[in-house]
Amino acid sequence: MARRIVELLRTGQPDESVTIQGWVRTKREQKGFSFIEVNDGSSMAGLQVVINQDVPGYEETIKRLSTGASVEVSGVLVPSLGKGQRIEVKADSVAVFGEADPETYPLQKKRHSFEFLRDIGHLRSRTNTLGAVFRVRNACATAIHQFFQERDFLWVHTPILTASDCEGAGEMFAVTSLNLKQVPMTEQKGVDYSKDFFGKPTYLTVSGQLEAEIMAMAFSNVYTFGPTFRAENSNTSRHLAEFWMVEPEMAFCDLEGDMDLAEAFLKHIFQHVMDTCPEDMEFFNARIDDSVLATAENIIHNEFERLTYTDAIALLQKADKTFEYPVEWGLDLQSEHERYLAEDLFKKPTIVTDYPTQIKAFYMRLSDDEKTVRAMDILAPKIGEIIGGSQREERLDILERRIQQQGLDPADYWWYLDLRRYGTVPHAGFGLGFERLVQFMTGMGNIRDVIPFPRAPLSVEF
RNA sequence: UCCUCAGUAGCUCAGUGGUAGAGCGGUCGACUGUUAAUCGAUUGGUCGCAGGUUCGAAUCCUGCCUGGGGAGCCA
Repeated sequence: MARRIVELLRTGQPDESVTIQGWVRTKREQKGFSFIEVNDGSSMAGLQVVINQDVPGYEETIKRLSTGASVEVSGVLVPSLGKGQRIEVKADSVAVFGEADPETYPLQKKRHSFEFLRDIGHLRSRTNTLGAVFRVRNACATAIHQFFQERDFLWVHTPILTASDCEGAGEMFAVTSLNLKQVPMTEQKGVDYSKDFFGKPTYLTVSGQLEAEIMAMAFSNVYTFGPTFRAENSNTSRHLAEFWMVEPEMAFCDLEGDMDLAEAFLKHIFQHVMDTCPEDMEFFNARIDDSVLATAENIIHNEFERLTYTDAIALLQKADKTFEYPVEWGLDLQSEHERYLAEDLFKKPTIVTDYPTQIKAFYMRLSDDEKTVRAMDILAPKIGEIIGGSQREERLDILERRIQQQGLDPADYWWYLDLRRYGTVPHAGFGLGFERLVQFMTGMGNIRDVIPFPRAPLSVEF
C-alpha cells in the first residue's frame, strides 16, 4: 500500500520499506544516480528519492522522469546525507505511470505569475502556492463544520434553484429549460414562463438566508454552507460569480449574540488552520504576505473592535485623511472608508453596527427610533466586508410595512411572513463569504486564486 | 459597467520610426550528495487581432479582444 508523503515526512523512520505515489516536481541528474522530488499533494514539502544506477531500467526510467511525470516509487527510508531533509527514499524500483513532455508541459521549475496559472487551471493545483491554498481552504471548511457541530447547530441544505427574484442581494442568473431559439411568448409579448420547467421565472440563489430562517424556526440553530451565485458584471479581485457562503441563523438570538458568535467563529477557524496547516501558513507568510501569521495571532488573541455606524461616521469625519467619497450620516460606507477603519485606525477586524434604515435590507430589525436597523458588518483589513449580518425583524406588522416601503409586494413573501405569524421569535444570523475568508487567511491578493475553478465574467473554462 | 495600465520566444520581461533581444525553461554536453544545483553550447517569434499613417511600424493613430490594478456593486 502506498503511503502519504505528509505522514512519512512527519513520522517515517529509517529502514522502513515504503511505497509512494505522486508527481515529480524536480529531477537532478548526477553521475551514476539521480534525485527526484515527489509530491502527492498531502503537504507542501515533497519527499526526495535517490535513484542509483543499479535500479532496474535506470537509463530508460530517468529519461522519462521530468517535472510533472507521475510515478510510483518503492524503496527504503534512509537518513538523508544532504541538507534540507531529515529522511529520503532510496529507491528499489521506480515505475512511471505517465510522462510529462518537458517541451510542452507548462509548469517549470520556477515561479509563475498567478495570471499565467489561471490560464492553466487544470494544472495549477500542482504548484506550491495553489496546493497550500487548497489545503488551507479544506481546513477552513472542516473548521466551519466543527465549530457549528460542536455547538449543536444543524447543517441545513437550502436550495440552489429559487423563484425568489427579490432578495435584494444582487443580480441573478436566470435558469430555464426553455429552448432559447424558440422562446414561447405571451400575448403581451413577454416570455411565457408558464411553459417553463417550474411555471414561473427561476434563478440561481443569491442567498439561503430566507430558507435558513425557516429551518431556524424549527431547529433553533442552523447553518448553511453551499454555493451562491451573483450575476453582476463585477471585475475585482474580491468578486466571483459563483462562491461559497456560510450562513448561520439562530432563533432566540439578538445582534449581540450574533456578533459574539461571528467573532468566536472566526477565531476558531484561524486557530484550526494554524494547528493543522502550519507549514502552509508559514509559506504564505514567507512568500505571499508577511503579515499573515501576525494577522492570525491578532485574530485569535484580540477582541474585535465594535462600534456603531454613527460612531464610525464621526471617526471618519475626524480622520486626518481626505476621502474621495463624502462621509455623511445616511450614506453607505465606501471601500476607502472601510479600509481606513479596519486597516489604518484599528488594524484588526472591525464590527460596525446599527446602520441607517434606508441603506439596509427590509428584513433587518428596526430600532426603536426607526432611524437605524440592527445590522452588523465585519470589516477585515485588505479584504473589506467579510461578514454581513443582522438581527431579523420578527414583528409581523413592522416587517409588512418595511416590505411595502421598499416597493415590494408582501404577497411574494407569504411564507416568510407566516414565520412571524406563527410562533415568531427574535432571531439573528450572518453570511460569510467563504473565499474572502480564505483570502484573508492566506494573504492571496486575488479571490480567483483561492477557489479551484473560479467563475467570473468571461471566465468559465475549467 | 467605469477609470487606469498592459499584451513581444514555453515563462518573466527589455526594446518608443530603420537587421527582433536578455534571463529563465527546453535540448545536447561537462561536472558535482543534489535540492530554484552549477558551467559551456544550442534551440526558440504571424511583436494580441483588424484597419490606418509612413519609403519603412513591435514602436505612431483608430477600433476591437484579452488580462492586471482600482472603483461601483457586493460576500
